[in-house]
Amino acid sequence: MEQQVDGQHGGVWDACANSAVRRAARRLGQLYDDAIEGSGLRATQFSLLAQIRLLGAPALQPLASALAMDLSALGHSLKPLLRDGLVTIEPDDRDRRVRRVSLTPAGARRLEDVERAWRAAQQRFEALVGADDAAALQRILSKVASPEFAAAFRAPAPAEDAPSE
Amino acid sequence: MEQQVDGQHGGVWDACANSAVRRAARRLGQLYDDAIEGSGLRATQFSLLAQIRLLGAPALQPLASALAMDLSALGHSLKPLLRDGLVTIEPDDRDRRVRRVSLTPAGARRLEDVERAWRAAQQRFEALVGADDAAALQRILSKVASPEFAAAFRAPAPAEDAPSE
DNA sequence: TTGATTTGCTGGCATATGCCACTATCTTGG
DNA sequence: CCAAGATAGTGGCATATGCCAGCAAATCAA
Repeated sequence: MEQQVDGQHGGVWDACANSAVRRAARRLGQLYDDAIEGSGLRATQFSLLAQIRLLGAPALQPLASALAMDLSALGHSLKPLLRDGLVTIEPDDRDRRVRRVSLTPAGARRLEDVERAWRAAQQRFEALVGADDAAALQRILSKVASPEFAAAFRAPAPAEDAPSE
Repeated sequence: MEQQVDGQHGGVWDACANSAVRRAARRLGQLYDDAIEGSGLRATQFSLLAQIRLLGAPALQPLASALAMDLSALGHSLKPLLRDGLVTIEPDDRDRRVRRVSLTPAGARRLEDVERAWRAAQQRFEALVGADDAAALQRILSKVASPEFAAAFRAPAPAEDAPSE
């Protein structure tokens, strides 16, 4: 029954990768936010802290790249975390343009705490979508989010003979 | 080489479905926005207009549900489109609480124009990720974004015998 | 060395999203 | 019909993101 999704305009809704990914992102945001509710962190902030921990004390630019995020967007997103004392930003000694982000002890602690709730949510996710689909999703999204994908997407249709020059 | 992603904290980055989907969403947002650049629409607005056209003249709540979006978020997102005269909101005759959104002639025209650029981007996307993966992605994301998935995710671990009661 | 260019960030403005409180309507049980 | 509860939206506040215009530091060219 579902709303005649096939008149003559169904193509956009059921084919647009961007729409589909964003829709899923909104849904997962709700679910994961609920899962770690009360921890004082949003799911997005959790991801951000985890990435910072993973990279050590990254400069903003590399961190933004790792997250496929705009530099200034990253800067904005860090503000609540700075305000709450979960991360610090300090200038690099060698290059004074560079500012490095790192977890404070409180940030590291918070991250570990929330990680338990996250793990439960993640297991719930995998159980529901199935191990195979979960793995496939990771693989495909990882490909899509990669810088190589972006470069290829933007490339002006590489000629099959001499793309150089 | 890629940044030792396997120390002892790699689990979050390479397993979190929410992080992965959001990262991909940011990337695709950039790519699709670029693809329809100059049309006067963002990719998100394009999706929104397409969904409105698909549903006819939906009330806000059903439209929000179809997009897995919060009702108030939808309201906010509609404002720029209202301001630019691409959609109108009018009260329902039967139920005066209900307000229905519909495309204006300008909105319908704009949508059709942008659709060409969108189609090119979508084809580019499918060519790059491959038809199989593109289909798998749609299928999995569609499952994840469904209301059933959310309900199951939130369900308090359904007992295998008598979930009723 | 010094001006031109590049690189790394910050800030301002705008959209994208979500939660909560509140208002306006329906709906329903008395 | 009226009060209680459910439903549909709006507005305020906060985070999430992105673009663009600076600003500062490093690098390069002459």
